Amino acid sequence: MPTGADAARPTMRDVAALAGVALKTVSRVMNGVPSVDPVLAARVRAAAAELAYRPNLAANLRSGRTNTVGLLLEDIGNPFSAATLRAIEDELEAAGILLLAASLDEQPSREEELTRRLIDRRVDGLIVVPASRDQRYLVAEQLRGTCVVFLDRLPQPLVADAVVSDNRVGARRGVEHLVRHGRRRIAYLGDDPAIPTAAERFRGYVDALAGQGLPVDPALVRHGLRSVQEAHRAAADLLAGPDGVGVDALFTSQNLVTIGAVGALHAAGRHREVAQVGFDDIPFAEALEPGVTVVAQDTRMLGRTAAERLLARIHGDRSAPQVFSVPSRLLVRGSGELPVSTTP
Amino acid sequence: MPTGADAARPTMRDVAALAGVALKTVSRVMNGVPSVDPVLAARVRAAAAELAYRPNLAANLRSGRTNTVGLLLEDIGNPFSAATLRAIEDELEAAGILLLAASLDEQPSREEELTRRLIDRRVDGLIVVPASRDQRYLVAEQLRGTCVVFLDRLPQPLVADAVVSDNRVGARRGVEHLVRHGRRRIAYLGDDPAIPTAAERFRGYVDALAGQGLPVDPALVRHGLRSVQEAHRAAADLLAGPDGVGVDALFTSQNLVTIGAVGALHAAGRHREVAQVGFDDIPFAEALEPGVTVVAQDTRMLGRTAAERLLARIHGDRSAPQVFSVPSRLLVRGSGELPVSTTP
DNA sequence: CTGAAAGCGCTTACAG
DNA sequence: CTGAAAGCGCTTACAG
Repeated sequence: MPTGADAARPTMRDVAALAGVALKTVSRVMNGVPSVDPVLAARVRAAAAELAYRPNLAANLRSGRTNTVGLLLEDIGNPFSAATLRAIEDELEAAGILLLAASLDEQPSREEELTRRLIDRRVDGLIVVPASRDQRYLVAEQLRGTCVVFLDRLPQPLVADAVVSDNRVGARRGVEHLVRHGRRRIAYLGDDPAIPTAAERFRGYVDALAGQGLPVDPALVRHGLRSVQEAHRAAADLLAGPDGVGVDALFTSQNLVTIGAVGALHAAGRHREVAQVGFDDIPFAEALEPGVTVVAQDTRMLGRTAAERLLARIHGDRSAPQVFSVPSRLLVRGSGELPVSTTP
Repeated sequence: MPTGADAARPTMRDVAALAGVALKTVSRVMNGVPSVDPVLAARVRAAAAELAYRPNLAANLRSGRTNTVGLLLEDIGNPFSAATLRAIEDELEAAGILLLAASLDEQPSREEELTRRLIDRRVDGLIVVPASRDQRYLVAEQLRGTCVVFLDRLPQPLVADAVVSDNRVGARRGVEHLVRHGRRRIAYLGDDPAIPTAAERFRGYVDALAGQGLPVDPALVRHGLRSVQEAHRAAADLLAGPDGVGVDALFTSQNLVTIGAVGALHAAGRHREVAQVGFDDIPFAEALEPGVTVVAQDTRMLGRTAAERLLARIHGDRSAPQVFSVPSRLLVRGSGELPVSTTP
């Protein structure tokens, strides 16, 4: 006799036997095929209820579809990733698709590894925020019909759909906003420029300064900030710099960097004097004093667009791949519009 | 000729044919069975490489396992859910398990619906932050061996493993902290008390006041706050109350409520006068002025414990279900320790 | 309208 | 060490 508490899970075959019909009839009833004799259908339903039968969705090897989409994000625990995940979830919900999600933590090897694992599970498609700079490993899979949409960053030599924010234009707008409010010594604090979005935002910073006839002072540029702590230290360092450096504003090009810099400004007591505009919205930006002005990415739109695109591909759209640019928005909250002090 | 770009996905059968061996031999090689003749194994590997063969992990109907765990959270976009998801992901990573995650948005019907969908996909187990107050629909599934661990809230009439924070004790500690710093008119702002964790935290608030011989004034209690906006309004309302009410501190029992109340305190300019302690940590709590003192849930530990428990169950642990209480921690940052003004 | 057969891509169980 | 058979739980394709 069985030792476990496991009652066997009934199959269609068991339901068929109990109802006294063929397995195929059970299949028809479960799938709502209308042409089944109502009497038989009722018997099948009764039998299914009695056995508490549940179909095994994983057993449908022939359809080729799993109603699952794989989602590879930077870090599910980070607010930007979480918001994006949520937007994608909502969009795929209606299609009855569930999300298999994982974090890459900016590790290129994890990207390929997890992509393979997801494909081996035969997800219907993938949405990937790439961590590596080369997605060629996907070419063969694309030819086999695996649908992939890239999010937040462009795939590198690969041709595929991608949904990205207008990083360069948005960054430019943020920096121009600072200039318009009288700032001239605007520092740039950002992530590793090897990350394409970081590079684009830096270009936007340079564009803005160039457009206003302002020099790009290397002493005011800090790349490679990978955490709140590093950003805090870099900002503190800039603020403590020799008088000649005279930073009067910070442009922080990513959410963690913005958070670190806000902390440094407050710690130094200069948050009402040195202006700041960040790229990426941050939680709580409005509750701070001053509120943190940011160029916000439209995470809902990014997620929705990527999900829509992927669904279209899954449903057979074979049109040429496109890049979709989602506009960012400047959210004015105070830190970018501080009055310029007129001390000698 | 085929119209699509879809190159057929090769199967073990194709590899076997190309290598001139039986399908079973390919299976052995792919699974690393050591007893295969090295010459044959090499031939199989060459054939697999030539065809770019990838095993179909979804095809293993006989194992009964899918190496997938279902995760039902309140809202994946909310920082608490996201942090928990991340902790669970990290813990299951090593076991080669991927997460199928979805948000319930506190809708009881979604809980049962999504639970069924996940079970129909034969996930190896489920981690659920329940939205409903009755999990009896799971009894039959438990008997069939579906492993379920509840997180953050206890399952209701059901007996199952659960991992929860020490809500009542933690809330009590937070309120006692306010009393110890001279506060006497401490308001409670919280979520719907129908949510068990909210109810527990309210009990902790009552415990603390009772333990200090302080009355619970209904005029200072606001239940049912479901968003940042509602919390902001409720806090603003309390702060604007008649002088007799004289709130001197806020205990906010959930992250969104804390965020809303912080906003209201700042908006009213009373953030240096009215003390606050929140339950749940919030992003950026340290960057605010004053820093927000909170009773923080240990999301990493909550997630890890739930994942460990589930893995043990999946691996056959049949011991009696337990409730695991994860200690919360008081993080002192300023808002709870404001000096009491000595104005007449 | 109903059902027996073959098949999805693998594995388990069993011969050679 | 290797392989032909049967099976996992369903569906597709085809007869009746």
